[in-house]
Amino acid sequence: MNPTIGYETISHLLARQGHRLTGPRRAILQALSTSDKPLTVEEIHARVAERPVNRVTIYRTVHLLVSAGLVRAVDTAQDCLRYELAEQFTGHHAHLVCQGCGRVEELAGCPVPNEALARLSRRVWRRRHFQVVDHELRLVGLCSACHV
Amino acid sequence: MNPTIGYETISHLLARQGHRLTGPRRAILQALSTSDKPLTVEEIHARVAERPVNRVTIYRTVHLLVSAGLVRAVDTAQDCLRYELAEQFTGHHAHLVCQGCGRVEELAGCPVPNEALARLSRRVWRRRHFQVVDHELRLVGLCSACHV
DNA sequence: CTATCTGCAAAGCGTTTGCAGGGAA
DNA sequence: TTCCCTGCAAACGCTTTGCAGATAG
Repeated sequence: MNPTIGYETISHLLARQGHRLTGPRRAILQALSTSDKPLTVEEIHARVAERPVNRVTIYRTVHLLVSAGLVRAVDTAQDCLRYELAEQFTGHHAHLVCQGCGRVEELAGCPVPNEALARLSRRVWRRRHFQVVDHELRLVGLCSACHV
Repeated sequence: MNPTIGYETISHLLARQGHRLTGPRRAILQALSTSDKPLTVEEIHARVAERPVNRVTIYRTVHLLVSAGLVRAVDTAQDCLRYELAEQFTGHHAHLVCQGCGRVEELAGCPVPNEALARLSRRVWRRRHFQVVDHELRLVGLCSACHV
């Protein structure tokens, strides 16, 4: 969490794909990199309020970053999607999702053993020709505020 | 998958909460219970086409069933939610989500060891006062159709 | 008979698109 | 100087809500 991002690296990653590192994009990446939880477009908008960025630009930017592999979309059965830096920057982690308020937090560590996952992936490939490339674990429950 | 649902049981479960088992609700439950994957509202609508049910009624019904604990919402970073019978009817399972077409399939079996999960849950409770009540595992990848 | 449920129409809201001006390389 | 990017306005599509008639228990 809270990884220090090298803008140079990201700039190169974007440039390599024919994209530019602009002010709004820098600000959006900054917002995502300093958050300890996935953010909605609305939350990103609030965090770049100092130099406002149009919501449309935020939508377009997160899409760009997702397809560039720098950002990942996290869906949480809420009304809107959330975005976080790709695991290459944050490391592999699970999510805590509160049933009460919808709050989403990161959780370092994953209880899925690599070996068991590999075995399951092989089985899925053999039986269904589905190629597993990633996995996401979500722990659903009640956060401290929503807990009785 | 494809569990045989006792409508009597479901009727009682609904009645206990002051709800009624009507034709549309029966049809929607039938659609969900005979599917081997979570369905969108649109897909449910198509599967009850014999005796059409208004989309609004489907939305209201799945909400009712979710809050009654009979159905679970599955979010897949797609444009809309999917619904499946609660695990009390289908058993615990993971999901295969195709990055290419968004297709979602059920996968019996879960590579998360109970003990590791319990340990992690205790840790999360101690450190963050987040009470874990459920977990969802998603294997993301490419289905046979989208695979190169 | 009464409270619940359904369908229709319309509104709500997150997200996407078209287009013209502005900015990075 | 050339694309690419941004903002504005409007469209889009999924979902929700208000209301009156229909129905389960």
